[in-house]
Amino acid sequence: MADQHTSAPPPADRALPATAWAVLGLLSFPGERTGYELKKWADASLRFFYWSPAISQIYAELRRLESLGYVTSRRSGPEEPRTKRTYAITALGRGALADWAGSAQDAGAAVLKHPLLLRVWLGHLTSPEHLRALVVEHIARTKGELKEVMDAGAQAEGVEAWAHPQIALRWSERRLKSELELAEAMLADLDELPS
Amino acid sequence: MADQHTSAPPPADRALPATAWAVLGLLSFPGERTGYELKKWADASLRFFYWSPAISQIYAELRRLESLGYVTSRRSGPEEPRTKRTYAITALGRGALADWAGSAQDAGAAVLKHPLLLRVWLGHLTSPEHLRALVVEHIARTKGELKEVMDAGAQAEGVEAWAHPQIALRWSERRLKSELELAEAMLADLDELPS
DNA sequence: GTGTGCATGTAAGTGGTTACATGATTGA
DNA sequence: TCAATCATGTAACCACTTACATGCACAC
Repeated sequence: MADQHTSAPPPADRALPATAWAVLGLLSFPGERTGYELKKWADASLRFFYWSPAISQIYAELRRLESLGYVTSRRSGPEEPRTKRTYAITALGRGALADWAGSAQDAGAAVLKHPLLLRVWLGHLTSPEHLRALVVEHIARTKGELKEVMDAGAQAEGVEAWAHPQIALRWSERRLKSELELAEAMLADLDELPS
Repeated sequence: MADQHTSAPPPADRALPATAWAVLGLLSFPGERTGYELKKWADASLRFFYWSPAISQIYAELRRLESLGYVTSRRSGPEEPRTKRTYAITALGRGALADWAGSAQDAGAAVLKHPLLLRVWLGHLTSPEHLRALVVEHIARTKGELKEVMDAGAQAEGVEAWAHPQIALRWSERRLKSELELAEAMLADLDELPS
């Protein structure tokens, strides 16, 4: 436990959580942006295949990233009047992110937490009508999300820097369409259940 | 802060997390089981559409559930020699679980955390070959999971108490099949990318 | 007699959320 | 002038994981 206070922290003592890389990734596309903008971005795209951290989490992540030298920030530029802080990725950050992206030979298992399925799984405790209603509600929500994804995809159209994000969005679009089919099939299964 | 030690705690001061209901749900099917068995169960079914808590978490959840009177436990029955603790759901617990299952008119949005998609999204930072390899790896893993789901589904076959869990497994099976298609389609998209 | 599975639990720590607090800017 | 949006941040809390510790039973 000697030397508790090193002025320059060792490059990376502990591995960063995926969230940190996701936030840094958001900054790896051309342009600078504020934490607030990052949150909206995450809501509009990341969310569909990874998840959107709380805004407070994004700010915390940005501070950590800055302390590692992976991003820099500047307060309210000459033109802009507001008290806002704009972040940009550094060369070091880009390098670290590229290392992370290229390192693993296995991205890791996907985590799915589907509350609707949890209810269906416990279906013996409630009425068939209620279960049906939940599935129907889920279908409606999914249709809404599908619309959002398609809008996001349209915005990325043609911009070459967005090529990969667009593939992710296309995947999400197909995924949501399949989610609808899955829900319909489950509705049919539910109907075939003996009362 | 008067009366810190009420012998019978008020039914539920704070809402329980979904995990608690999932664990209680595991006990809502006929039979008693140990924490260890619960974990294996969760790994074999819950995991495919919700997720499997760490074993230590399951033990913690069981203690909480017991303190609420939702489950009871007994140590090593007359026959069984080992130091194990077997849990069973109580009428109170079953009631609370049924309330939870029947209460919401909306199960809540599904959360998907797909590390592979995160890498693809950041594809501009790595090589097309590496990206392809990750997708291929994911396909292999998914095939393995599909096999597991089908095995689990086969075990539930015909048992009437498992009707709903089986629907959840059937959903999972279809979902994994669609996951494979999605991955293949993404592979095709990746190939069409200009270098 | 040794490793694997069964079985339970503690301690420490991280990741993340919600609620709260603050204030400037924009447009109806 | 009032509400919504932009913008940042703190504090408290909780959910959950990892690592560790322990020990029995059984098969090879």
